[in-house]
Amino acid sequence: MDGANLARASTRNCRDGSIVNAPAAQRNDKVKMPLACRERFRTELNAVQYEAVFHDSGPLLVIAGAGSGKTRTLTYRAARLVEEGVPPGRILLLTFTRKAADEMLKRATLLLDHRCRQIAGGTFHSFAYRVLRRYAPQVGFPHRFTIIDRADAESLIGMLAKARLSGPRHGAFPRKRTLVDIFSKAANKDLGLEEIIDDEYSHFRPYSDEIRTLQADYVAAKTEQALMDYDDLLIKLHHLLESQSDLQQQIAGQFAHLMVDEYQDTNLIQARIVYLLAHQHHNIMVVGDDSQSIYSFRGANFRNIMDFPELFPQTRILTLEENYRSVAPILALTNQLIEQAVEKYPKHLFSRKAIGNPPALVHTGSENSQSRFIVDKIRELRREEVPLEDIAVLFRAGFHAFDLELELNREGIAYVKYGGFKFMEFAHIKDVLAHMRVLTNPYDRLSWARILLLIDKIGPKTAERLYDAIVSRAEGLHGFLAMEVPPRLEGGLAPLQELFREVEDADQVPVEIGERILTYYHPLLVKRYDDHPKRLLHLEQLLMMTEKYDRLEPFLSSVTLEPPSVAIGDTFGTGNPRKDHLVLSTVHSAKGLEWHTVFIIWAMDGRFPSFMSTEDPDQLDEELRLMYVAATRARENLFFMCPDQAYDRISGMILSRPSRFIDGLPEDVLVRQSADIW
DNA sequence: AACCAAAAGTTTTTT
DNA sequence: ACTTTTGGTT
Repeated sequence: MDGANLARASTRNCRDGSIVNAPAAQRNDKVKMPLACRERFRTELNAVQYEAVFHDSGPLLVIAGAGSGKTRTLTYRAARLVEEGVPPGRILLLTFTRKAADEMLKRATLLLDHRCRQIAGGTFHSFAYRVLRRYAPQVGFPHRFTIIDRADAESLIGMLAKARLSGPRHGAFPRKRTLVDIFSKAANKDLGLEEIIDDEYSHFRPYSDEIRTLQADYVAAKTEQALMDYDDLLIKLHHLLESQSDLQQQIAGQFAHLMVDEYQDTNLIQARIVYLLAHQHHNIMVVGDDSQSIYSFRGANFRNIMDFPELFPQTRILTLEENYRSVAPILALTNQLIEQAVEKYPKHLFSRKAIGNPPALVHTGSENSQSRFIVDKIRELRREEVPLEDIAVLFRAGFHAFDLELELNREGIAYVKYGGFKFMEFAHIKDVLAHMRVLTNPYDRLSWARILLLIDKIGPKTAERLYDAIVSRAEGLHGFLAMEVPPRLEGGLAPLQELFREVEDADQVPVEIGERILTYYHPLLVKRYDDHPKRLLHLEQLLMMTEKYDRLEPFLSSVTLEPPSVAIGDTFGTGNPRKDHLVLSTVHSAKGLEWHTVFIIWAMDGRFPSFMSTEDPDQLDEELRLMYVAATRARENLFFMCPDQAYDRISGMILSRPSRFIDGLPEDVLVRQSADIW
């Protein structure tokens, strides 16, 4: 019986018990969990999981190997705390993705009852947003600030760079994309620009003055326009907690228990936030696996998990080593895989599922024969009644799957792709969102620029003048509506003024506003993009997403904080996903999930590990952990796919060796196959 | 100053 | 292959 079934079975058990039927109000005083339910938990958890779930108070660190029931442990513990009388609203569960939080609360609810829905859960970023929306003025922001995503940050920096660095640019100045990377790293690691540039971008050292100026411009622009990027959410929250001890007491005091999932992927700021929230009561449980730390490019530091006991003295450490997911032959491989890591906590996972197929390394001819092999194998698995959604193809980078996607389309095999391009990054989506944004935050120059540049005869200069006119009146949207329009621009601007006049009334729901914006925007869409019918479908999808909201602002922030991932076909992450589909995913997006059969494509040296990382031992270690995460997703079958050769345009190199991480593994752990269909 | 066409440079991973 | 930058024309 797998984890999900166990959870379901125990739900029934607990529901039938008398505990659950007692009204919640009677149990506000702290009582010990009734023996019967406690015994039931004991049969459903292994010894170490049980220890963690019934750990009373004080700091707890759970090192949870892949597939060892990490989610289960957190879920049971949350349910147990609620059962023993901790008000659910006083439990804070921080996770890495919204999906993970929802899943855990759902499972806890099944395990116990609806009270678990009240547990405060979400990502660090969404938690920060919730706090800051209330206390933004304390950090110099208005209540209604706008959250910007990476693409927004890039265009803002692009605009600033253009204004600041006029004249011919001497070729090697960093692109805005790189500038965002640099600023973000500095923020997440709390280091100065110089250190980041010296460490990772030493070739830009001659420009460090200009870069620093731009960073200051960027910070100033965000403040002026009431914009916060992802990093700001964390930094401002941290600042708030650190500088105002009364607020810290108030916010931290709301939560009696703090639980953090995926602790290995937190960065320095997040670790400090955790400390500030928990250092008074020390009721802090963090769960993670140093071997699965795969976000250092984003400033995550897996040493956080190792330093945790120093931060919280008298931390109890528990290690989960029994793997419930994979058959023993797969575990034999993954154990040997992670053995190659230079730096790690020693642990050895074991499985009781002794019988199973050994993993295979499949050599194929061309890239297309790699795709064909997968299609054939999927047909075979379907004949064995393996559901399509229990099969996944994983890859290092989104574009690695292009050929496979073509082949799947040809063969009529339904699939969903996670990772890679994001719905929210489409230009037409951003266009429509910009119109919504200025309604909640009229100082958002970035969005104004986007809106105005869509209009005929308005270029960068005119847009800037118009924006200055709007802001200088300090009347927000009314400034724009009351503005006198030069005759030359009247044709273009009048319809926009008309639009905003109609939608500024407060009592319209987002979907009505959206429909009105779309009516205005559609002609511009048609003029701009020759594939407008497809894009219009996306926009209608966006309108459907607004239906759940009765105010614009929560819609805008949630769509930025939890962007839906693109699914092929007619479903985007938020809708109800079709059941019968193959899963294609980047390894990063596959974290925490599992499948009956897993294919890892392009397990080729230079692609995986990507050879941008082969120089630096730390980065190489991270690639190895990434391969480890990919391989540990499989329950029954694991295939590494390696085409004969591929040329890499950037380096001009011809790649032909299998990934260095698996090439040296002995035959009894990794079976070599050749699958040239031709 | 806006718009368009040709040329050049770039590529992970995500809240 | 795809965006971003450039140069020239209206």
